[in-house]
Amino acid sequence: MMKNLLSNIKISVPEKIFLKDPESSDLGKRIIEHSILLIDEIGFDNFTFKKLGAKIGSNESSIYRYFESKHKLLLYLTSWYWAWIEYQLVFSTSNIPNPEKRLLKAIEVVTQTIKEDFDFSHVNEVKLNQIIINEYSKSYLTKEVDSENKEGYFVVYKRLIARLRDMILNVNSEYKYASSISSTIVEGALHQHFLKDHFKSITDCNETVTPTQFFQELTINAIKS
Amino acid sequence: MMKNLLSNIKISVPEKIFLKDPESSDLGKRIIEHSILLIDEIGFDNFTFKKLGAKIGSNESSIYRYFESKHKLLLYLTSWYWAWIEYQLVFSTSNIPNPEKRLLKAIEVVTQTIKEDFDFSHVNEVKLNQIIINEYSKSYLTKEVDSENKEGYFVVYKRLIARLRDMILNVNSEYKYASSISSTIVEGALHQHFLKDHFKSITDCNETVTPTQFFQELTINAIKS
DNA sequence: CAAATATGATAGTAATACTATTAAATTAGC
DNA sequence: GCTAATTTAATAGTATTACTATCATATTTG
Repeated sequence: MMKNLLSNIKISVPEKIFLKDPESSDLGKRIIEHSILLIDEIGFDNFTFKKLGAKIGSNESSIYRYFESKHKLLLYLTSWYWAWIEYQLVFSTSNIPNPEKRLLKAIEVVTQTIKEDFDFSHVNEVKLNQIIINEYSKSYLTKEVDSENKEGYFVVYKRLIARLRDMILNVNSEYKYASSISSTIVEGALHQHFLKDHFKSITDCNETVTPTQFFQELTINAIKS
Repeated sequence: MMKNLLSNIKISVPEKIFLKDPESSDLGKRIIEHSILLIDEIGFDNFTFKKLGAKIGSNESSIYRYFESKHKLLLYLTSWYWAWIEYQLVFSTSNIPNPEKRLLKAIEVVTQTIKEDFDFSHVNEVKLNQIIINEYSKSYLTKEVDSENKEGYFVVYKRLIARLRDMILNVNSEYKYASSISSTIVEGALHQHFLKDHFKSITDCNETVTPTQFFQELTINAIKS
């Protein structure tokens, strides 16, 4: 099943994001593992390498050998997450020949909450998903977006949106807003998840109604009209 | 016209956000005016009260008498912005009897870029709109959201979303996701504006295609199916 | 004109986000 | 198994941030 299969592939993150590949050492893996736990616990704004060092019984300066800043670490975690989602997207849609069913499956993959810890080595996917919901915007809402974008720090995310767009165009190649609806689905789903946890009055999503249902219906109605 | 009319009303912001009403003094107005210019220029992350003090020839400690933190100042600016948009929403839709036309107008108001400086006293609306696009998420993506929400710091935004939702229900009272689509339109429009400026490849919006068109079509198709 | 209030100037604090240096531990090649 | 290379740890230091506190000086108000 998925769980075992995923344990054997390596998620790849743009190399420029890190100084030294955290997958290449024990300390690196502990940095990833515990940064996810700590950011989820105290939030990215309150997160520091010093606190992380204390948690893993290591030194602040050692962490700086892997990532030049906490911002770069966030870029690493988010790239990892989107690459993981991309893998699931490709894998779970590859055997669906019907374009519309494939698209619905794709929307499900990009909009669902992660409830099960896939136990993908040292990464807690449930908590990483929470981090994406709460912190992802902060990775690109900076004055440095354009230069970082040129460096390729957002390729994984953009590639995921492009894959979803292509599946939309496969259902209706005439639809004029395939890119916009694709980016709206991915970003919008994160937002709806946030709203159901903090601003319940402005969302219809709750324990029974999911962002997946909302975006599936929305997309089908949009592209089939 | 709008420009003159707006100059005579006062936009009201939840009182708990500030320590002292910036509208009540000359220094207060200069804080608002120049914080907008400075945040737009260097970004919220690099913005400090010390830098603002230097810009307005005033003292850091004086600014702290108005806002207890730069986060509170951001909450003030965003609440002001949404209250201003809400005013425009109510005003520009009040004389449209047809529910669908009214909704389309409403979507236009909440999704358009502000191109003209309305010269609303000391507030530069064009730059404030850019700040909302680039920084709004940071105002609620914090560990303190729930307590700040209880304090009423986000009422204006939620009220705006609720107004839009009601206009949607007025077109089709059976539509199941009125709140979710309403919040998706407002948040999604900001996101599309951001994408067209920084990640062009994952949006269809550009100089000729607007987020307004995209969301108008999307909404009509969603609720009329 | 006195009292109240607002603003300015200065100083200080704990924390942040790093950099630099040196020492100790670990690993790799032979 | 030893040496060299690499990795990690420890310590110190810097500039900046996000404030608080105090006191002096303007400015406004009754």
